[in-house]
This record gives sequence, C-alpha cells and structure tokens, in this order.
Amino acid sequence: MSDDPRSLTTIRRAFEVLDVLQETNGAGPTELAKRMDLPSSTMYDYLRTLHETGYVTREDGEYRLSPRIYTMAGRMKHRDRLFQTAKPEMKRVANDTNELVGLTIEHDGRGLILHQEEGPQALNLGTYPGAMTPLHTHASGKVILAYLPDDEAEALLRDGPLAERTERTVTDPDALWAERERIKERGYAVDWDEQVIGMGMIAVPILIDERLHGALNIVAPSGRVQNESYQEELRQKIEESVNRISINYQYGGSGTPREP
Amino acid sequence: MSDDPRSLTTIRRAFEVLDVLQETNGAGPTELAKRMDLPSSTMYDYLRTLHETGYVTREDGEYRLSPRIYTMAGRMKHRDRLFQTAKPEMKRVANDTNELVGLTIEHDGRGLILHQEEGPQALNLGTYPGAMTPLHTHASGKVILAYLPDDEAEALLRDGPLAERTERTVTDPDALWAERERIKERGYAVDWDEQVIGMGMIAVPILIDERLHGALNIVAPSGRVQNESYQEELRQKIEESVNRISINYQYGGSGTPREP
DNA sequence: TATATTTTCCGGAATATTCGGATGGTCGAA
DNA sequence: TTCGACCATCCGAATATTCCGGAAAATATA
Repeated sequence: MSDDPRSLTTIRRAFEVLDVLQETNGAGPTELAKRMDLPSSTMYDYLRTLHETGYVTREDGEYRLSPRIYTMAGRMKHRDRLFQTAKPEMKRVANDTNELVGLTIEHDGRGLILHQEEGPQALNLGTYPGAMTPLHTHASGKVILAYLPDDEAEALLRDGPLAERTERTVTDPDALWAERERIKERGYAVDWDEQVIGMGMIAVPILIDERLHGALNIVAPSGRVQNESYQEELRQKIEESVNRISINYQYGGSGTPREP
Repeated sequence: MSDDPRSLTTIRRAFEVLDVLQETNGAGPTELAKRMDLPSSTMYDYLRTLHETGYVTREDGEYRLSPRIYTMAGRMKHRDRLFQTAKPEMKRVANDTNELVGLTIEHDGRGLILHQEEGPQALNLGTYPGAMTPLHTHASGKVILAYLPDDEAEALLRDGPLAERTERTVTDPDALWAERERIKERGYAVDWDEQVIGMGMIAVPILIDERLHGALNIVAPSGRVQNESYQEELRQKIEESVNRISINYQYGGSGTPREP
C-alpha cells in the first residue's frame, strides 16, 4: 500500500478520503473507515481536519466534498489562457452550427474535456467539462495522439490493452498507429459510434508555435457526421475557428481577466 | 498558527500548499517554502507527495494544480440535482432573453455561482462559475439573505463590517434588514451598480419544499434593468423558470445521469 | 425505555514527519 | 569555458505527530 517510504502517508490518505467522498457522495466516519480499512477514530481525525481546511463540509453527521472545489476549479479555468481565447470562438461555432463544440486537452495520457459549448438545440450524451476518457476512443483523442511526440504516443498505445467502449471502438494499436499517419496528413480526425453509439465527432488539433495545446471538436449525431458534405462544412468551421484561436492566443490580451 | 492541537497539521499544511499554488499559479519548492515559512526540504516532501496523489503536476521544476481538479468539480456538478434540473431551463431563458442567466447558492455565508448560461450576445463582466461574492452586494445574495432563517441572516449582517464593492453597495445592516422584508413580500430582488458598475441583476429564490436551495438571476446592463417594463418581463421569465425547475426537481428523473 | 450503532473524545506508545546539511544540476556572468 | 549563486533533490537521525484502543456521548433502532 505505502510504496515510497519517503512520501507522507498522512497526505496520501487525506486525498484518498477525498476520492472516497467523491464516490460515496457523502458519508460518516465509520463507513469511510471501513472502506479505507482504518480505525474510525483515526478517520474522525482526518475528517475533522479536512473540515477545518474548508474542502469538506459536515452536515447532519455526514461529511461531503465542499463546493469550495468549484471555486478552485473555476479560478483555474478562468485563468487558463487557452480556455479564455477558445471560449468565444466555441460559442460562435456552437450557435452557428447548433451542435456541441468541445475543447479537449491531454492530461496524464487521457483526454480531458476542458470546455464545452452547446448550441441551443445541441444534443449532449452525458459528456461534461472535466470528464476524462481514453484517447483512442474518439476523434479528439486521436488527433491528440497524432500530434503527440512519437515516443509518447507509442507508449500510450502499446502500454496495456486499450479499452473498448462500443463495438466500433478501435482497440488495435497497429490500426491506431496507421490512423495516426493519416490524421497528420489530413490535419483532422473523424469518428462515429466509437465512444458512444449514435455520437460522432470531427476534431482538429490546436497547434500554437508548433506545440500541441489540445483539440477542438464538434459533436453531432453519427448520421449527420457520416454525411460527407456536412462533415466537410463542420470541418471547415472548426479549422477556421482554430486559426482565430491560435492568433488570439499569441497576440491577444493579458490572458488573466479580472477577478470578481 | 496551529489552533487545535488535535487537528492533523500535515493535512492542514498540504491544503495550504494547494491554496498557495492557486495564487502563485505554479512555483518551485523554495518559493513555496518561503511563503509558508518552512524549510524547502520539508516543502519538497509535501510537493512530492501531492504530486503522487495526482492533484499537483510537476513540469520543468514547477509544481502547479493539476487539471484533475476539473474532473473532481465536473463530477460533483454533473451529479448535482439542482444543477441538472436548472441547466436546461437556464439555457432556455438565456437564449430567449439574450442575457446572462445565473444560479447562485449559499456556501459558508457567501454566494457561490453554481452555474451560468450566456445568451449568444450576453455580456459577462468577469463573473464565472465557482466565483464567490459577499451576499449583500447583489440581488441574488439579497434574495438568499431574505429566505435564510432570521438568525443566520442576522449573524451574517451583524458580524463585522460589510464589504463595499462600488459606491452604490449597501453596507448598512439596518438598511439591508429592511430590504430583506421587502424582498420577502415581493418575492424577488433587483439591484444595479451595487456589485459592478454597469451591471444589474434580477433574482428570485428557488424554494423547494419550503427550503431555500439557491437563487436564479438574470444579469443585464444597469440601464436595461432600470427600465421598469423590461425588468418586469425578465422577472416573469425567471419566476416561470423557477416554477418549472421546482417541479422537475421534485418529480424529475433519477438525478444522477450516466457517467461517460 | 432499553439496546445497538455511530460519532466524538482522550492519553500514551509508536512511528512518520521534520529539518539541517550534503549533493548534484542549472543558469548566467565574466 | 570557468566560476559562483541558486535551486531541486536526497538523506539520516531526533522528536513532535500521528495513530489506535478504549471510554463517553450522542443518535438511531427496537
């Protein structure tokens, strides 16, 4: 359990408590103690301290994650230059196309949805900002894989079996490696039904100064994405959008908007 | 510094590190050690462990908060029943009015923006989900103060001096207490230029089962909010919206949508 | 009311944290 | 390039902290 004898177990456990609180959606000391296999008196000490920090709330004997997490995440996002420059563009495209527009970044070998903008009638099949998914299961992730350095991409594809989300998910490393080349040639990626049945996606890389910052994508029902001319239309729109994002990212304002 | 000798200092410090990382937006052990007045070797132990947990990233010698925070906040929000029921309604109103629609909850005596939906051309003066503000500085907060139990509201108003955000901010506890009565009679609150010059707000309480769950508000330029008939129009729209939210909250679906 | 269960509190033993100091790496100036 | 300053990282030993069993209080259950 305790791998490195030099790391502070108290901290590791405290964050494990946070993780468990996330899963249980609130619990008392005894339940948490059982889950983590600790005496409940010890768990009590942890909870009491976490409560003191303000990251955990206590209401009628139940401890849960505090909305302070929202504040932390909100501030981070608000200060994120990529998000700030991408957001107005994403809104534009979302309203223009009436689809779901997403901004995905790579974190820890997986895809993380940094932001989403939904057109008024856009469909949203349960994805949300903050959600993490395996890179190989959708167009955005494949674009990221394509523009990641060869060794990193290789490591991600060859390391262990790749999750299968639907029967259309591509889980063969060689096939994915080949697709990687095609994506780099064309400059974009498309998929449908590979992550969620009924959902398709067109994605382009956000390259600024040769460096990959993430991927911009449009999500639409699979049927629409398979329509060649519509697909082409959407592709153009996000490509133009990425161009504007790229310019504004480099030459735009301060990047750190005012705090309220 | 360490008030309660029974709380775990290691945990308190670890979270203080998170707070400092938030402010500094990334730093090395030495800088953080200075800020927290600890030896940098100790700080190193903390950072190393925080990195292990995945809540802090290390890139070229700089430690910063990890995007994992987004995941935590995103999941919490995604599971929040109030958010889930309010969101589609907020979108509707935002697109209908072309203004900024907000959902504010009370946390720790302050107002926390749980969610925002912006109409295509809505103005947004730097507020963002997760941001916290003093309750007495805007309509949403005043609505919350009005429907909070008397003793809690009193404690918040009488405890220490009230922050002044603009020259129009009401900072007199008696005036605020009086306004509280008026709000309860009318069932809504309005303000302009009290939090930010040029910004006005109309807010109504979200009462479900007699319990206050938060406030729904529309933000618009002060000029438009002062226009009586427009104000009335917006008020009606959010009141209707809250009615629908209230119904869907009670009788709606599971409340916990699928995880991706 | 009685009983079971859970939360909270406490003291002392065990041990995980802590800190000074050593090491190796990086950057910039000369 | 060499030198010096600064910083991240590593290590071992002293000791302040955590940790746990068990008691008390509070709450739920019967």
